[in-house]
Amino acid sequence: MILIKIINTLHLLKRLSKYIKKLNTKKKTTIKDIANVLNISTAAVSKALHDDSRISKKTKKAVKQVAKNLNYQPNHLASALRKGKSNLVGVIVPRTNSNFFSSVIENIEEVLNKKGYNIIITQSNESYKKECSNIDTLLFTQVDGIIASMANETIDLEYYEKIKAKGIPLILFDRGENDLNVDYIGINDYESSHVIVEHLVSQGRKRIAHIGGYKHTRIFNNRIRGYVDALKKHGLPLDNELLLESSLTTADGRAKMAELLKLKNRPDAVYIAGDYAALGALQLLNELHIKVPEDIALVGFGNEPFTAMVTPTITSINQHSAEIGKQAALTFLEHAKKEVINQSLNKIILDAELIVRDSSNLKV
Amino acid sequence: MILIKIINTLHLLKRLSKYIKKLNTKKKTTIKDIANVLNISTAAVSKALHDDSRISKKTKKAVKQVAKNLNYQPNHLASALRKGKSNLVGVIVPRTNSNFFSSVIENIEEVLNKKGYNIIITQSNESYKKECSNIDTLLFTQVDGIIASMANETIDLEYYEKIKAKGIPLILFDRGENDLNVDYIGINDYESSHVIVEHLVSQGRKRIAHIGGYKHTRIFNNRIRGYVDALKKHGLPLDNELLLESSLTTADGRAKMAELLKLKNRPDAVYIAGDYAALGALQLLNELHIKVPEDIALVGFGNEPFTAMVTPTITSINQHSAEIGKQAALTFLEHAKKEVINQSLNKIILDAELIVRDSSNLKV
DNA sequence: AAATTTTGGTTAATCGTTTAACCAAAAAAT
DNA sequence: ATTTTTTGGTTAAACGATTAACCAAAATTT
Repeated sequence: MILIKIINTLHLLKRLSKYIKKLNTKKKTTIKDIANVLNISTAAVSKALHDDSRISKKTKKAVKQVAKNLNYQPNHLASALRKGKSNLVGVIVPRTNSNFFSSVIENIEEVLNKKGYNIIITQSNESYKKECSNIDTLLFTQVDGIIASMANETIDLEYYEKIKAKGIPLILFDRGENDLNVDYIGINDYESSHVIVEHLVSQGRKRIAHIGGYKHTRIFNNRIRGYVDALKKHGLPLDNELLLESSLTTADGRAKMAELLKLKNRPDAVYIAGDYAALGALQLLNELHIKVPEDIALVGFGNEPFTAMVTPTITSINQHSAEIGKQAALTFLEHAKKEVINQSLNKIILDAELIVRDSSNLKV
Repeated sequence: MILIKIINTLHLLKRLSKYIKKLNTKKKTTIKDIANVLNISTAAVSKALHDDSRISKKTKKAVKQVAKNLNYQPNHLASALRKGKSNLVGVIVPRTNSNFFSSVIENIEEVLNKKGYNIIITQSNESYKKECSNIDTLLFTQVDGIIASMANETIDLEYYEKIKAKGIPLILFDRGENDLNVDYIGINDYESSHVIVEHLVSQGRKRIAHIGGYKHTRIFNNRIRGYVDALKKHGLPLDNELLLESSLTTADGRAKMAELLKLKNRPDAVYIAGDYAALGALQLLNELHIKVPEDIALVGFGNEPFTAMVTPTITSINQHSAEIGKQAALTFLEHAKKEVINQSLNKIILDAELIVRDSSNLKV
């Protein structure tokens, strides 16, 4: 009995060594190699590796042992081709070097990796053209789903419709579009504006300006609407001079602030729909020795880390990037579970949080 | 003649419409569908789509037309499986939300996309464990190559050897290891320290401290060596109290600066091997109303955008992220061209550039 | 002891593309 | 008019894993 075991082991060793030699020639190990070593079919190997009930424990153990020895790594392409899914999820963001997006991505990855998915990250750099090419790339790579935040430039939705037409789950976050009728995760922009205006009013401000994003982008439109309605609510008049549309870059924030300073009747507070633009505005104010918040109070949006680094620190809105990432990933997983993909407008709206800092806080 | 053409066209239309119906049922078009419509073999279709010389112009045109009408998109998995390459390149970075890494990535992507490659970005979050799992993931996804910058924690190189063993090109940038014997792209860290020390000496500083990164990481080790040698060169004594090792996070930068301030004989300049740590140090100095640069001059490393945003702005080293990304991508392409992968230590070292800002510049 | 069920596999087709090897018909060369 | 070359394809076998359908032997039931 023991002798047989030893002989068997020796036999196995011999076969193994032959294959290990092959390994060194750099050809990757396949289930066929494992099958050959053990003199069983590739089907048995495949089943053993997936713990199929129709394979004996002994065989499973042997298969796994040999797989380890031969340093076997499953060929993802082959199984993906056969199963019709790639276990890859595409992510499109305007850019990765903003803290908001990189945090969203990190959390998407964390949730999806646990479920065996990998993500492919692409950047649109706020360009519609680049975004289209990203979509093509992702579809070409046979991703199982796409999680995206739209570029500033994007107005035409044709390319996104293409994703839907392919029957691939599409989930939008932050920068979305109602018209696409797909899942969306974001914060309550309309409400955020209210919170900001309320805060400024409580600080005694009477002439509150708003440097907003492009009106055609929903989130920025909501922030503008919120601003307008909040003014009304607090009995403040709406002055069109005080409502500007911007690309929200640092440079444009500076430029739009300069415009506001040219007015005969300057604002005493400025709410800017993006932190980078708020930074530009602050830099100009600092250079001109206009006191913040005493002369003009400043509020940004996004809670980028630098808002806590500059002087004075900038009041901003925390967008709950981690939660947005998680929810986006979970929403995708919901779709992935279902056989039929039934896309519909299903919004998850998170409450935003105002982080009050020096740029708007008069320490009385 | 014309009649025949019309009849042919009608015939084609009929076949097409049948397939367009099939399209709506969401099954993806394959070359088989195109072959059926035109009554030719799939091989001919494949060749036509790749502009093979053995296919007539007429057929090529027809194939391309039908492909367009059926909204054909090649199945990347199938071709990758057959050709034994995925046209995917894996990128591993400590994190994406630093401007340096996101810029490197952007440039890698730009170069590789043009050559038909896509990239998969993964983050290690400075953790060795996460880095290993990232490598597994990428190998599993059958990437054609890996471009990586190592996590702070990484000392053991076993996992990277695994990549080499697989015969997949590995290119390191910024954070590399000589022992791995693979291509490396980075800046001249040793020389950068010299430039910094020289600058501080020219500003009249006599006691220059250095908050460095972990000594086991090559780049940080080089910066330390450069610092030590540059002091010697300028006839300044090396005081061990002034040389600290740090994780270079914002919090640790602050902590290490606090240590330096406790010294009986304080430094009059501090060179910090990372911008985030320099920021932490600056925040502490500002809070304690220690004047920068009058009392203590500060120099960071990396030229992160916020160095130009804070007060005072921080002098730093520009690492040429764009160029590093491009060179890394080009190096990969070199390997991809060759049949046999012959990895060897092949360094591309770029000259770094000192950006002088307020934190070290006494305007006399 | 014969019939049935369970165990532990095997066989062969399949996913969509590529490609080596082959071939018939047309064109060119001798 | 025959041979050679070129043109424009076709056939069939991969790539590696999965899975539906099948089956022999062993175990269990009747």
